[in-house]
Amino acid sequence: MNDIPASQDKAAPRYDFRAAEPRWQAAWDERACFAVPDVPPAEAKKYYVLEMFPYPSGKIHMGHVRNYTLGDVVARYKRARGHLVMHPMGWDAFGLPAENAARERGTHPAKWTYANIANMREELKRMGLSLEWAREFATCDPEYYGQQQKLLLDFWKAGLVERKESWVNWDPVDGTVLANEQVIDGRGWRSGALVEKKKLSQWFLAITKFAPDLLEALGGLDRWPERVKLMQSNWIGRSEGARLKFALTAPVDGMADVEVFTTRPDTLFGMSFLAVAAEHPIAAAAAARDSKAADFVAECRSMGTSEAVIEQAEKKGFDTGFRVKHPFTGQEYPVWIANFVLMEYGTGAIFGCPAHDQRDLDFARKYGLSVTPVVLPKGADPATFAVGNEAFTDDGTAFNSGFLDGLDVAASKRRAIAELESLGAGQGVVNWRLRDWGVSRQRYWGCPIPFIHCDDCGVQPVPDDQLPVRLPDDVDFSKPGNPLDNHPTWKHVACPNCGKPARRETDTCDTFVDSSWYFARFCSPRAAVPVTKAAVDAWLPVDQYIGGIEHAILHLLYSRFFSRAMKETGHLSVEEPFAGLFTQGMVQHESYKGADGRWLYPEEVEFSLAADGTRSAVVKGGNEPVTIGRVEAMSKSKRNTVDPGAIIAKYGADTARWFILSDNPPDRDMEWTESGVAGAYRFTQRVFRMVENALPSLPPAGTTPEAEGRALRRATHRCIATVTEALETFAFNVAVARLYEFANAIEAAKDAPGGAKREALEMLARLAAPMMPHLAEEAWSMLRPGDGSLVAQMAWPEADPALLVAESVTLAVQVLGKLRATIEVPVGAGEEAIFAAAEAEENVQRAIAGKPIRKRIHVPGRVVNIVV
RNA sequence: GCCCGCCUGGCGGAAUGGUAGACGCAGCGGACUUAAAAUCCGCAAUCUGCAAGGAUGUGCCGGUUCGAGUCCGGCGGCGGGCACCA
Repeated sequence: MNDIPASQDKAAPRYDFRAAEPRWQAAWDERACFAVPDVPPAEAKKYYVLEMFPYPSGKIHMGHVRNYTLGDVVARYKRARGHLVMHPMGWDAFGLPAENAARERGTHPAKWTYANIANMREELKRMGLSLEWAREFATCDPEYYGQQQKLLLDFWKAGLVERKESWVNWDPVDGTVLANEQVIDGRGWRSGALVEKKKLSQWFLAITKFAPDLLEALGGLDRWPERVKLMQSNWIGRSEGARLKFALTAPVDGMADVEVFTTRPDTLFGMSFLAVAAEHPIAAAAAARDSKAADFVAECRSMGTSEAVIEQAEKKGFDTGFRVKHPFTGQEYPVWIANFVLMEYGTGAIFGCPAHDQRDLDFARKYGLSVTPVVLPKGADPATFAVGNEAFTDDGTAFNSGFLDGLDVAASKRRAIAELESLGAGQGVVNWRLRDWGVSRQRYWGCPIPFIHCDDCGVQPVPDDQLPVRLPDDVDFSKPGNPLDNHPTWKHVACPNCGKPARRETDTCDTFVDSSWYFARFCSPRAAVPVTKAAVDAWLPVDQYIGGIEHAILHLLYSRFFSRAMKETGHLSVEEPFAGLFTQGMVQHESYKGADGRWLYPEEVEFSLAADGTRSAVVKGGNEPVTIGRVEAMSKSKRNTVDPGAIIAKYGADTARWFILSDNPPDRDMEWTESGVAGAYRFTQRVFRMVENALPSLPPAGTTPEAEGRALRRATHRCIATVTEALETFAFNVAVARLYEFANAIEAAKDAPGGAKREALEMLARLAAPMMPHLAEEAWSMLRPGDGSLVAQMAWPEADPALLVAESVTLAVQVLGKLRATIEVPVGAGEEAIFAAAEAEENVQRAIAGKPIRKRIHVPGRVVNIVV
């Protein structure tokens, strides 16, 4: 199937989506179907549906189509269920790509961004989403980021904003801070220079103050996916352990000891070394004394700041020559610098027990350090137990461990901590993996952080009446470094406290800050304060939030922090921003490569099918062979993208929506296929034709369905029940399948009386409406001409329970768990009668083969199992 | 490397521990047509058998159960995240 024939076969009715879709979109607009007040009436059942807002890259992609279709189904369904539904849309508009565009094409980030927004808004409007566009904003609007600055100042007053030093990726050639994605194999993406770690003084939000609450409150999020909660829980990373000090045998630069954190104080007797991070003061001291140590520290520094890179790097170390004393035995151990010890976690120093930690073991084997097992697996012989290349990390019994011998791991930990405490060498502590949130970015296209640096008065907040701190329009991207810092005048400002010349903060916010409270701003998007209390109290929390699984940790955790911080500063009453969360899978497509290995767009490729079923492909209009590659996430670099704009223009929004919902469960990755879209298109035409063809034979609207139409009516009401259940559980692909079945059933019921048929067709339109809203309106308007009602404003249909009860059921009959027959029995048949019927089956007799029956199992409505 | 998922026909998938493969896509056969498209009817997990039927089958290995796609343990493959991409 290639193109949709526009005008063939005049005799067959054809649904003209090109005319119908804009017409129904206009009808919804005119009646303001999707508008809600900032403060809903007290009796209203509010429901806030939100999809993660898009980054305005220029065009919508299939991931957006999927995300917003899913949200729209929920919004339309909940509206029909009588809720007052808020469903807004906006733009996550700050970020790196706008600056890249400015550098590459000389377009100003604002101009580029707003042009992209204008284009994407039109594309989204063509999807027929039930959005309330009056609430739209972009995070780069000064009205938005100005309110964000107010929030930051409130957070600052509440002690939630701090300045600390932290490490960044530094490109020494470009003189810029690099994002992790801009570091490729340890080098800057533009300059190719080896990246260094550099320490900068930066702004932080004190998310760690909420760590215990962020963890505990996960338990109350009963409409969040378990895996997301688990990932957040692991990220926050509460662990119980001990902090303890190892005394240096001789002081180093005034340091008398090295403090480590461990979750395994029970393995202290198995220690073989102590290791510190390359950023640790001990490492600095070693580097100052020994050029080889300095080289090693420099090597670690060139690894960048990404944890993934650090942990995957080959484990390397350097023996500083310093030595520490064991707190229990007084024995001495070497102090190493190790590239796998993270300065940000614990104290930046560990003690190594190779027998019971895999990384320590790898390290010890590499450098020939001792490996002493101190936890004995159950049933192992202490005389012969040895650790090979696999550390033993399970529970067991302490041995080789002095006063800990004989204890299990948990008891041994407690005993070791007690001993450390009584010696004054350490104490039991709770440690968190979660770090404070560094929000400083040395970039132009972000929300300016509203502080002023004065040499006399220190850091001063920008006074409220000087907000928003606007980005300057005239910026120069040709010089290296932060354009705000380079700007000739922008940063020069009088100190608000003493009036002397001072400097504006030139760091801007991490864009995650922008997206951490937009859900609240939507409730009163034009307010002259960050949020109006009445609006957020009425609408929050978001009842259903929908977005990609890639945001499972950072964005969602930051938003949860923000709502807590906004509560503490009096802006919100809720702690949790999102009561319900649904995470969708990615949209994927086959990828294609030409003979020379270049990536090809799907529309450049022509396919053919061989007799044996193998597909092959050539470049369109020629015979250059094409390699059909893997199905993988759509990406520009692999050119395996499909432009939703083109699909909607060709097939219509309903087709695109229907296909994207039908293909697979929404939380799984889906594959976009052209043939699947064509199938969805055929179904839209089929529904239209069914209604069109039936119209002459239908009785007037409101006719009571006839008793003799019972079979079709049962199908109708079963469809209402099953589609409703599927929509409630996000099983949209199942809802689609039920509607296909129902359409098949209607067509099969050719002889059904008119009233039953009318009911069936009306329900088909109404049940499909959340998924293909335009066609539903079109069909409804044909079935109810002159009625003037919109499906978008109608209540959801209710199934008649009397039509749902079955009269008989089919039971599977198994012998020894293997299916041998099926029997049809009346509902409520007695168990003895059922067994008799089952055993009467010829096939069942053959399987029993005269053996004595040991047991009969009957699961009503399901199965009979005969055990012989 | 660490954390978290996923894996069912040619393909996407369905299936409260109870008839595996609903529904769709692709395919095949037929009707209609001068022909094609569109549409309609039918077939279809694999192997075996004329058929009735039988055997096998939900990534792999093992376990629990009358019964496992589903629960448990181990392994493999693929994907998401790892704090400056959004």
